[in-house]
Amino acid sequence: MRSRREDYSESTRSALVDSAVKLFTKRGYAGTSLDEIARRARVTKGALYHHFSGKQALFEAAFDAVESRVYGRLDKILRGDEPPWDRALRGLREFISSCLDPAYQRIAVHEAPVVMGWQRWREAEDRYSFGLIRSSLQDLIDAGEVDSVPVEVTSRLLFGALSSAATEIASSSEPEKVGAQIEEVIVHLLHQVRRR
Amino acid sequence: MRSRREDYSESTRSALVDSAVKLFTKRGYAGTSLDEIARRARVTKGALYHHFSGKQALFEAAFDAVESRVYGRLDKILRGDEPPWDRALRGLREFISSCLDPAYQRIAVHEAPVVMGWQRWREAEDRYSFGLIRSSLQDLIDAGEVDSVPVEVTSRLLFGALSSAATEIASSSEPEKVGAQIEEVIVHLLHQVRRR
DNA sequence: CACCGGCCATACCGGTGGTATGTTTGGCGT
DNA sequence: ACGCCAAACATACCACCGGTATGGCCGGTG
Repeated sequence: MRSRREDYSESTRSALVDSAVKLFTKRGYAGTSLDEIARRARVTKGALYHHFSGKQALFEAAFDAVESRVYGRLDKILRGDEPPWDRALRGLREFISSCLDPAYQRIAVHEAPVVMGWQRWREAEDRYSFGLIRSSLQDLIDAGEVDSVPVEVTSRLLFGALSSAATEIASSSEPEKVGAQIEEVIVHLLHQVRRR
Repeated sequence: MRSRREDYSESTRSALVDSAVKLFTKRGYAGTSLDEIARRARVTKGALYHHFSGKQALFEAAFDAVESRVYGRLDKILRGDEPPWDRALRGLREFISSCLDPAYQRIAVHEAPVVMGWQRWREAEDRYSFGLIRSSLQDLIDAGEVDSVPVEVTSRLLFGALSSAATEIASSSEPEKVGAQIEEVIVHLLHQVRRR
């Protein structure tokens, strides 16, 4: 049976992560102080440093939280029973849509490489969105839907393009229009490389 | 006639920018202190704050310095008298090669959007590398070399893809190989969209 | 019921960005 | 040649923040 203590501990921990996600999203990593994160979680820095080894560790926890949400949605789509090509297209739309989330955009796309260091960020992304993009591309190749291309670098190109495109959408004055344009360009490109 | 005083002032200013570029490249924005930047330029923080309004302003000066170098090389190629298609290809190679510069990569590609804010970074990039990519694409369309696509978003996709690809190259254990692969994928894609 | 250890609060330190103020120095009018 | 003024720095200091050390509280356990 789960102890009362564990409930409390877990509760304050998740409160800290929630608070961190919100503040990091609004003011960025450098712009938010640990005191304020702790204050909004109604604890003090002491509690924070009991659960996390420091500011970076707390950021990574926030990163994981944000990435997990996106991963869950993407994984559900990509594991469906539709044909690979349709799954990929739906996954593409879902990823673009996920990138519109301010938290995902600022924390996972923009600040994570700087805060965590590019190496560590890359390793983490392998387990999340990027890993899904790569395996999807691999599936398409295995299914004979697209030409055989270097999977690793092509995935990087796709990931970079989509991330920056998503930022473009989110900060546009007419997100729907720009989003549709981007989807059009990508789909157009995909059809070009699709085997006929 | 240029006064002696102006020489001194400009000299210390450029010394500060040089020092900033090197340190920001090596340890990142948050990891370098103004005292150390000033120390390496053999001045004190007083001089620094006389020439720049603060840390951000100094970073933007470093950003401009790094971007200008790349812009100069790219502009030279893209204004050549070869056919538009060849110029674009050479420009592509030069851009990838420029991205291998650690200073350009860390300062202009990775940290600038975070430090300057995405909005301001985007406006700045319009005057540098991204502006060139967009106008090159426009030229290709005007020359009838490629299909008419939404220039703005397609340029963003290209820019994002190339930037992240360049990072991939630079941190690879065999940069030449990965670089060749990326060039291959891009050129392959470009040929797909090229009008026949 | 006592006591142990995880959970958290409080107090404090070092370093950093920023500011306020003092000091030097080169140009320039007279 | 002299003196003054403003630009170009240097110095001293403050506020804030990340991190650490220490102490207290309280639920679990024997």
